[in-house]
Amino acid sequence: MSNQMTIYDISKKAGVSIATVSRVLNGSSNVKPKTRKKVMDIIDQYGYKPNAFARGLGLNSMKTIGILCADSSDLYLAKAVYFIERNLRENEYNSVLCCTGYDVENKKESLKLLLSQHVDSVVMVGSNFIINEDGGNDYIKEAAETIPVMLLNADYDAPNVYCTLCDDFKATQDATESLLKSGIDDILYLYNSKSYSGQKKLAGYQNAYMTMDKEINKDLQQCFSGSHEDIEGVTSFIQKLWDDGLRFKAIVTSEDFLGVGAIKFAQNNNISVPKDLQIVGYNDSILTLCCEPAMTSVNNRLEDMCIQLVKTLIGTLTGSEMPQKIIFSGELVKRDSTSI
Amino acid sequence: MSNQMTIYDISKKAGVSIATVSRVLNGSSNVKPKTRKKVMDIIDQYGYKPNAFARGLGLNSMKTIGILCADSSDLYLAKAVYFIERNLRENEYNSVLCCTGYDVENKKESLKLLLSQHVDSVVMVGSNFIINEDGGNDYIKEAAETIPVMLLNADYDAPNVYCTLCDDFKATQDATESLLKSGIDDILYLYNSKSYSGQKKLAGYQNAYMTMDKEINKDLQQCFSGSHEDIEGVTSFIQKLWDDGLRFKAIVTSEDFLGVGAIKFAQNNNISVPKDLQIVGYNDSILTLCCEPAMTSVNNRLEDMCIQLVKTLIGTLTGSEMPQKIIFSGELVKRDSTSI
DNA sequence: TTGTAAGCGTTATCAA
DNA sequence: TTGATAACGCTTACAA
Repeated sequence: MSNQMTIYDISKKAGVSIATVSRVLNGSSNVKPKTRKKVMDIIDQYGYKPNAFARGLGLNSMKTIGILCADSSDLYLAKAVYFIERNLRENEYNSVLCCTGYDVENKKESLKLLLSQHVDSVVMVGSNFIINEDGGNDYIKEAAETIPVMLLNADYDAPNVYCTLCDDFKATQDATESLLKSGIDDILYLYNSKSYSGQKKLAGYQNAYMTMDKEINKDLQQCFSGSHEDIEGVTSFIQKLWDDGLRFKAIVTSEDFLGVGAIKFAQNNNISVPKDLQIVGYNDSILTLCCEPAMTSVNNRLEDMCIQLVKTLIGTLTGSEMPQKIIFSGELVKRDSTSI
Repeated sequence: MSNQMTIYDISKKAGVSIATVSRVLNGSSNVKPKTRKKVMDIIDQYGYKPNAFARGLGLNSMKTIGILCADSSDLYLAKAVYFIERNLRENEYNSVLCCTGYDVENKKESLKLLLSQHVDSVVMVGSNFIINEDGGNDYIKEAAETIPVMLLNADYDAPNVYCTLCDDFKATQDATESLLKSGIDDILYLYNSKSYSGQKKLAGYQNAYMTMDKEINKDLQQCFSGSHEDIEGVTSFIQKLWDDGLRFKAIVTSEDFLGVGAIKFAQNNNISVPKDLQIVGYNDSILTLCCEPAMTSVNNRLEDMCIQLVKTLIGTLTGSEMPQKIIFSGELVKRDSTSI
């Protein structure tokens, strides 16, 4: 029966008005302790829960956050969604998940959908929500006129938009530089995304060469455009480069699965890792532990980022002034695929 | 401005009553085409969207499904959540994600929470929501008195509870039997969960021995209780068994990460896979492609299950009579960690 | 400190 | 085919 109870029923049983019940429910201070107890007792006794829709209508909020994510089956994005949901839940917010795929129109459509649901905020997981076109990100700016927009791993400067990210530029630069310093000049950079974060990583790779004053070979920057599950595709992609005569002593990648593909390539060609080929992944996912040898990878502090993102979000929602951009540093986790 | 528009505004501009606008909005047939057009034009012109909360209050539904999942950062569960969300979205349902962790009380609490939000249905992802105790599943039965409850990969018989699952028993039995038939008698069975599906797999392993009329060695059934990310833990777990004198010619596992740990174990001990040790994983995840050699694994048709689950759910919600249990068959995907 | 009553923006039931 | 109007169950001025 508890489900069907309304605030009227409770008020009647407690012998008070619905306003008083509402005050008790919302922790208003203007209630006599005695009255509060009386009402609470009835509420507990009947297990009464206020109707969420009615409350939503009154408050214009159901304490719900929209989580936009291109593909939550992706190892990395799935973890992000998980951490964000957990932290939101701890703060008594619900999460509406919305997987958009990588199509731009779909992303915009999905954001609109969430807005029409009156979510309290939207968090966009992954830098692929940033569009590299003139006005391409207006859809974000517009959304931010209504509710705070949180970006994970993306950088976009607009009012009411908050960014939490990892310094992918520096992390990639550092990894590349370490290799260069160890005397390896021909490093293949393998990436699969031209998103904001993807560009930063690439720039980090390039900048390492600049900093070390070494010449860069454009052919050593290669983009794999297959799926994030297609490790075999990665392997044959590299094989093709190799067969075409491209040579390299190390491979730095933008994602772990690319690194795994690289390791497989080495095995197929009896190239010894790390002796003759060093390989660096990115994300420090479980994949680094599956391959042989275990793979060096960049930990970009996903959990820390997610915790911080939710902190910032809750702060914003409760009216505190929050920093618009928070940047974490990545960390190279050294395993057996490198000797740096 | 479109956000602030109400049905009253539209009705005024269109020169009709709100009832008519509502009818147009809900596709009622009793509207003169001319009137409908007039109203639609205004709606389009102002980009009016009815307020979701008010609608929820009126209809007692916001077209939202609760997705319960112990840990959506788990490779397998993440995929399930992804597929389910996509299919629900295609049917114009929203998904509220709720990661409960593995604590039973928490699960019950989370379910209650979703019920109090008046979700239209709840889908429980993974068989760990089934409690092996007397009355342990009453919380599910109770929920099902209010809304349909969908179970993925679990079997529980109660009114308004719908199960979609894979025949894990048979899949494990088949894999084990293949090995037995090839002349291997000592097969280590490595598992990490005593959930419903976990038990089925174990029973399948045992049944293979029965069927083949071979004696079973209890020591060859081992439960690893670490995290699903702790591949190194798995490796040392097996190492310990080995050091204690346990011997086996094959390892059948209940999850891919266990299989990967097994492969690592073999490498560490210079045991040749599959020649001297055959290894079978479960779930056919990306992990099977990361290890060396690539791992044979059971594909339990997760995507098909999810598609079917949502179909059943939508059917139920629209008043069709739906089957309470749908069972898919797993399929052994042979790779290089076995020679069967 | 408490109660009355007016919203909130829909849907749905009646009449007309 | 339409229009009034009463729910829906809450929050929140405003009064008392």
